[in-house]
Amino acid sequence: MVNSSFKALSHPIRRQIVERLAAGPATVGEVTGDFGVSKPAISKHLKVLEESGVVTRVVDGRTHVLSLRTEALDEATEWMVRQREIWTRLFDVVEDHLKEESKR
Amino acid sequence: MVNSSFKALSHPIRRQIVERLAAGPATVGEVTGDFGVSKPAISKHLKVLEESGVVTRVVDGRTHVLSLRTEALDEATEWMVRQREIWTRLFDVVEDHLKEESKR
DNA sequence: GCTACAGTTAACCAAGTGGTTAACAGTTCG
DNA sequence: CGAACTGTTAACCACTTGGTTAACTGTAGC
Repeated sequence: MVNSSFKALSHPIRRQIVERLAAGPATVGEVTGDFGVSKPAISKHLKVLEESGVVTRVVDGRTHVLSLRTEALDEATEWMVRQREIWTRLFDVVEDHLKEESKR
Repeated sequence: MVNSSFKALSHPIRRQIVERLAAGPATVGEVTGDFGVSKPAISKHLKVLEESGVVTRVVDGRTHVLSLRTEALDEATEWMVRQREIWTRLFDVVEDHLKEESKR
């Protein structure tokens, strides 16, 4: 959903996790990195990312391997691109209108 | 900033306001519409959108005219497109690798 | 079997968010 | 001037968020 993806991406740590995963799948320990934050905190962030569909998880033995689900990012991107298009179209129309106006 | 734009867009009412503004500038009363929410609530949402740079405001007499600042949306869009590109590039590499593997 | 390791769950807390109503500030207009 | 209108600010409240530490679950490996 557009709704939850934006929410998921609204926290800097979660965006950094996404950034890490954009470079390839990683375990929880690997994405934990050095945010200066405890393991349970990361665990919660991952839950948010997973529930919003931005990240998927495959349990492998005692490690969990995380991957990015680009489709979720795509939905959010599409929403923004669409808004931007509507707006710039209008902007062009207004600009044209102003040009016509100044001719007279 | 990427930071605050995502946060600003993380609330459904604020996204609907953006959607309304993508169809052209509007006064506070016009964007208030029928969200089933009070005027002060909208006022707060507008403040968030304005502070994050997504929306600008021009006071005209007793009405305030709101406009979309597409640049803010662009920044956020670019971030997501970038992550998506990194990821799909990796995905292709992995796929190629698997193909090579299966040949043998 | 026992210890170390990877990670989650539970219980708690401070701060932030999103909403309310009531009061206010400035503008328009008869 | 005074009433109506547009919008914000103030004070308050319930709920969520993001963090903590401590305890737990399950896997690996000696």
